[in-house]
Amino acid sequence: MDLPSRDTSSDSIAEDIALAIHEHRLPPGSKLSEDEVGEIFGVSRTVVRAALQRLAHDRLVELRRNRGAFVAQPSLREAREVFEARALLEPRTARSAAERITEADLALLQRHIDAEHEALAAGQAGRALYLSGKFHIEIARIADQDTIAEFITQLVARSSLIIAVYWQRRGALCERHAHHALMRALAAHDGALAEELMKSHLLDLLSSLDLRSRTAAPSSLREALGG
Amino acid sequence: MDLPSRDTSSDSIAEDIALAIHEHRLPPGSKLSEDEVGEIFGVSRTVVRAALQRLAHDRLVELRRNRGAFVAQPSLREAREVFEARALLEPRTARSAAERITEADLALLQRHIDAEHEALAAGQAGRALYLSGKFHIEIARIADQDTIAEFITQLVARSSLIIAVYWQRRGALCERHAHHALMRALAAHDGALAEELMKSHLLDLLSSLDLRSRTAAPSSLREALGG
DNA sequence: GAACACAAGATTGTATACGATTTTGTGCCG
DNA sequence: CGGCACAAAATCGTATACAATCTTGTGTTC
Repeated sequence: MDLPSRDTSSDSIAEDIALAIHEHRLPPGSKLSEDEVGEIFGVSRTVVRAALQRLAHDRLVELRRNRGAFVAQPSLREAREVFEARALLEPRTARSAAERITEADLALLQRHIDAEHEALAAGQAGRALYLSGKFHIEIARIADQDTIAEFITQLVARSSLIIAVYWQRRGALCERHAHHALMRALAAHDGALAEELMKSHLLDLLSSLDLRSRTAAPSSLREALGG
Repeated sequence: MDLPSRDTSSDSIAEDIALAIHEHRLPPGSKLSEDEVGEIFGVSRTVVRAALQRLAHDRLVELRRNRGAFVAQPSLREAREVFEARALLEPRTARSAAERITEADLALLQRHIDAEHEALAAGQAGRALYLSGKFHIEIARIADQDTIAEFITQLVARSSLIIAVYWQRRGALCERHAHHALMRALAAHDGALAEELMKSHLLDLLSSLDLRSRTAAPSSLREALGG
């Protein structure tokens, strides 16, 4: 049933939780009780704690001493900073990717985009968002930069949380064209264009968020009273 | 004996070990037995494991299943990638810092440089290296970019490991002039110059490493047989 | 009726115990 | 004498138990 040589169970659980957060099945602020999580996955609190600590290190969950673990609620400042970090890392990485990309890579990227469209068509917005993030990570992998890819992985996951908190419903699928145009630039080995497209794509993403006001960190209390 | 309201003990232990690695008191490849570390710090393996997992996440130690924790030995590839990541993050961050820096920040940076020189004069090369890294992190803090500062913190720590493995003894203190020149650019609020200086400083650092040959990852075996 | 004090409940922090896996030492066999 | 097999030791992986801390409910007092 399991894959042949799986990582430690805590890694597996951390990934499961991270995926749920990424796909917005676990909204920001959700409590992750150690007992509860342990019961769900059939393991003891020891391994759950390891998983939660890893997620806390990635800033996906917040650990409050003697209070428990909660899905993180990125602050306005953090939201800005995450996209500023991405703006430093991703455009130049896209340029490198364009210079190194192979036919196999292009095919893989195309499958990614197709899967994203399918998920969107099936109404699985969360999954589409997850795949959209994977697209960015894949570019870093194509650029053959594991270290940067890891940072981007982390930033993409945090971006997903930021979107969960600050997304202002409006034109939703500017994504489609952006990713498609980016892929064409990559296919043409046009590094300069790829860099420029990635840069503006990230700016578009940022500007589609509602980063005004909301003075304090949106506590779950605020969410509850908002309705 | 303890500080008033310390973090969890595992955080404190992780920092202690990270500092030891940073200052080259713990060479790459060192084994970090859970029992041994626990005895040294007077805690159980539970908290030691948490500390080691955090360090593993930062890539300072490598966790091998059923084998134990070892101080990481960065590969050639990782060495290159770390400095490429720094090259993407730090120059632009230095520019931002130059635009925002205050008198208080400048005084703090000056104290950093002074402490670095003192350590060097006192023959504490490891401590000087640590302070030199702090200088880079401080610049990110001045740029008011916590998220990027965190990444740089991680990259600086890994750089310290890389230096431990790949440093070729030669002119050692190009650092002094580089950091001083950088500080002058910051003081003059000359963002473009600061960016350029940081860029070439990182290139200098990289070129002072011996990244040739050593085909495989340098196992501790090789070290042992080298003498 | 409101505010405070205290106690019961729940949840996390840490230690210890046991099982699984790897390493290493020893002895037999070719 | 070299190589393999097996057993003992060491070390990590996980579960469980207890202590510390926080939350929350209740009763008393003003």
